[in-house]
Amino acid sequence: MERASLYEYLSRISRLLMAEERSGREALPAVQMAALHYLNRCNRYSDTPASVADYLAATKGTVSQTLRALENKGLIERHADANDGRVVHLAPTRAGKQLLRAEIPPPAFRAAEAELGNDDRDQLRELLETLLRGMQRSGQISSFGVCRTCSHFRRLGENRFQCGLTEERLTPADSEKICREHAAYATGAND
Amino acid sequence: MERASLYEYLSRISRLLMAEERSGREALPAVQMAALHYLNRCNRYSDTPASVADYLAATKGTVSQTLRALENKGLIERHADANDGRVVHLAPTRAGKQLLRAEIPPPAFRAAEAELGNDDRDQLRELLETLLRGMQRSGQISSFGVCRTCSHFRRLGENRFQCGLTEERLTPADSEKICREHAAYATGAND
DNA sequence: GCTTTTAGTTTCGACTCGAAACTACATAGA
DNA sequence: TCTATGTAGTTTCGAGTCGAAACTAAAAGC
Repeated sequence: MERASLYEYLSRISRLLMAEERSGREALPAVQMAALHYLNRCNRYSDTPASVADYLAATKGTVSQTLRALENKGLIERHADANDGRVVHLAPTRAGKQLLRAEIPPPAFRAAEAELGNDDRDQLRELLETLLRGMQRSGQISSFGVCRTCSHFRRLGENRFQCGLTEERLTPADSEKICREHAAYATGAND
Repeated sequence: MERASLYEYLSRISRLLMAEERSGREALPAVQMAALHYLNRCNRYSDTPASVADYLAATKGTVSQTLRALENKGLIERHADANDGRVVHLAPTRAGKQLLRAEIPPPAFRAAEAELGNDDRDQLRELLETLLRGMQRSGQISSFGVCRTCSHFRRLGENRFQCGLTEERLTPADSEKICREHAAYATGAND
């Protein structure tokens, strides 16, 4: 009773997703969308070209070009770092954020997601997270998770958090952002 | 308790998957892999450039170039159609099939899939299929499913099948292939 | 027979991609 | 302090993706 493999479903969904992103009214190549979306979701230690490269699993050279394209379109801004003259911080402009709200996720995906019940949606999300963490572990890739799901995340009290790595205090808003230093909890499988 | 959205997990997994495909020993761009994989899985009515374009959600112009690249690498072959002088049939060469076996799915994905239990894997597959069908319905995209899951598929007896659309007899091997005329069963949602 | 449709290719310009060379700044060591 | 060595980021190159539009050739419709 073999129908199609997990791999086939995922490749197919990802192709349809990419095609839809490109075809939107204010269309952007899928990589540019992904970079913009990341920059809108990451914390202040993870908004650099190097982080974007890591996140997108691309080289820094490739990412440099993608970021140039986004800047030329007025969708992101660059800011020099105060302490380190080499590093650049990136942030979506107002136009960039607006584009994200309008275009992501694309309509057919939104519709298909809505047709799934709440239970199925949650379950699918959980299974995909497991799969993703597995791939990251096997491929030696940084996990890039949301701060509050990190093993360094500490709860000091009501709405008072701290990062066990940098010892820094975190606001509730901080704790919802994506961090490049994110460490997944061990799952018993490997390591 | 918002962690990451379904969309985020899927984009992220698809980026990692594409990156891994490109980085393999006999690496190929992800689109070329997808085209080659499709041509190895489709039936004799679905092995044309037009079908590949439909399947990949790309234009025929784009696909024409991708197919040229695959042919130049000796991974696919072209055959003229006997009845219609316009149509071209495509098939993976021996080298093409061998490359598929070696490179697909990529190692980190294989590992992550293996870590999932059998139950989780089946469930994930089912949820992804539902999501995919939903996207195809909303986006007016052909479903491109495996023959035996088609609403035109008829069982005549033990190992004897027939296509209700072309009236043609089907072997068990035929029934496992991907068909561009595939029609999904209605699911009660839309139409 | 003539028009329209369909299958496929070609060309264009913007973009992706990795590799490698490069600039500029930071840091460690003698 | 001077000199590696390392790190952040950019540039350039060649192969490839991508859609749009122009194009060829064969079929189908009338």
